[in-house]
Amino acid sequence: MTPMKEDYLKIIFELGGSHKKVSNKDISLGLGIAAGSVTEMVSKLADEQLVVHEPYAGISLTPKGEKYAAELVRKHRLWETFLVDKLHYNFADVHQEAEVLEHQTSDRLATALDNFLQHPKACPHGGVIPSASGEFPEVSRVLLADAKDGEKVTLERFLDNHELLTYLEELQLRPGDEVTVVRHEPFEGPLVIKKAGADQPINVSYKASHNIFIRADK
Amino acid sequence: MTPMKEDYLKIIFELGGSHKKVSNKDISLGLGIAAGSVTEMVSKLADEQLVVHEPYAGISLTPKGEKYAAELVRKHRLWETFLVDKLHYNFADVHQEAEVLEHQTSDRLATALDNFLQHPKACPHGGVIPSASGEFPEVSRVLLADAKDGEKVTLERFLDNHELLTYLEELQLRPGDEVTVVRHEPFEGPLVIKKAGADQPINVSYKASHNIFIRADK
DNA sequence: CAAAAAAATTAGGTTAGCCAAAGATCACAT
DNA sequence: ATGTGATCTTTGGCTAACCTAATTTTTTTG
Ligand SMILES: [Mn+2]
Ligand SMILES: [Mn+2]
Ligand SMILES: [Mn+2]
Ligand SMILES: [Mn+2]
Repeated sequence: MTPMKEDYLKIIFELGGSHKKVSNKDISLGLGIAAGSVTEMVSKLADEQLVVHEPYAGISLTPKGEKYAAELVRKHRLWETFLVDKLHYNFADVHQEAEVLEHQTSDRLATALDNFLQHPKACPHGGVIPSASGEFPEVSRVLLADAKDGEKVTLERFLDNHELLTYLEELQLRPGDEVTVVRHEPFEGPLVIKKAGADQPINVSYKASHNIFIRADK
Repeated sequence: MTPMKEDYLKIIFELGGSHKKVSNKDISLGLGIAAGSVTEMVSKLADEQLVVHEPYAGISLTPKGEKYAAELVRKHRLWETFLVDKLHYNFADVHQEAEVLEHQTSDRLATALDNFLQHPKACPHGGVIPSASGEFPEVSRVLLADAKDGEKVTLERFLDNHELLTYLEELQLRPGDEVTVVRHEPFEGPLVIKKAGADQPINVSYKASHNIFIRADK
């Protein structure tokens, strides 16, 4: 298994390949690789029983491919956690480093890292860390953008994009923060929220509010 | 710069390419790559001004190549130190992991690791860790095998070979240990030494004694 | 010093991935 | 139901590394 094949599996996983068909185009866009190259690689992954490919219909992970992808996500997120917790990286900068380290991480190393970090549940952006055996719980797919005015919610996960994370770091927002939605300004204006305990409201851009997943507080 | 090119530079460095010419054969043996392939890669490295190659005469590093190689050795040894000190690997097992991690280590990551480890001077096998700018001090080239009977010496560095290191771990020998040479048994028999403070002598195989470098105690 | 052995280089061929462009298929709006 | 644009696959070609085998150069040895 090569690093590139691993990245294909991982993006298929991230695009929902465990429960639905993923398009060639989305993979092509996600990896920045020409569509023709994607078709070629996908057919190799299909030969290895890691994905199922119905030409012109879409691509999904086999159980084997899903397990492999989840283990990669685990390694990726363990590294991100290490970099933030131990090496004091800021959380916008860890993705790039983890993106390459993940491919050079033996199962033994992953286990040792997990112990060292005391079994973290989630990465710095709130992404759940799959178990060593490749299991992962369901995650929220509710967007902050879709919360109602007045609702009190917990920020669960930020999409792993450098610009977004830099922006959120400036706004001093973190996964786990409890916030109250004040109002949605019209015409794709910002979402105004208030952090629990704070007096100043925070403007979250329309676009950012569509890249943050939340959990409704009980 | 690809991982393979990096490994070429590193082995040339380790074979003495900073101060002498290295043979095609030694590189071929060291990397387990066919001699013809070595010639081909060396000529690419020469194009990039990283090595000087005189056909049929040998290969040596340019200042630029030496700096690059030293930075790789630094990254390699920082990882080895991390694995032993923080993740509790035994010192025979770290080389393999470091061999791949070294190629995915940004300068920023190396600096962060170095801080986290509190600026270690040497790796777990006693190899000096070059500075961030690629400087490295002279190292001992005196073999334990060449110490005189009765001499008191410090074990400085073990060659990084899994079998050797496993063997030395069993003998409970570590870089930094002070030992007295008792006698050289004839016909390639073991070297008998005694650790400072211990009563039992230790037999070190003839072969092992040729893979350990020492510093004479003052 | 010449023949044999060893080492290095050159030549020809393979594989993994990538791309651009051409051709096939699909989806949807008239 | 058909035409058009979007998407997907196929084709042909490229580069980086690797290999084996043949050839050339250097070194060693009788
Ligand atoms: Mn990430
Ligand atoms: Mn990756
Ligand atoms: Mn090593
Ligand atoms: Mn390496």
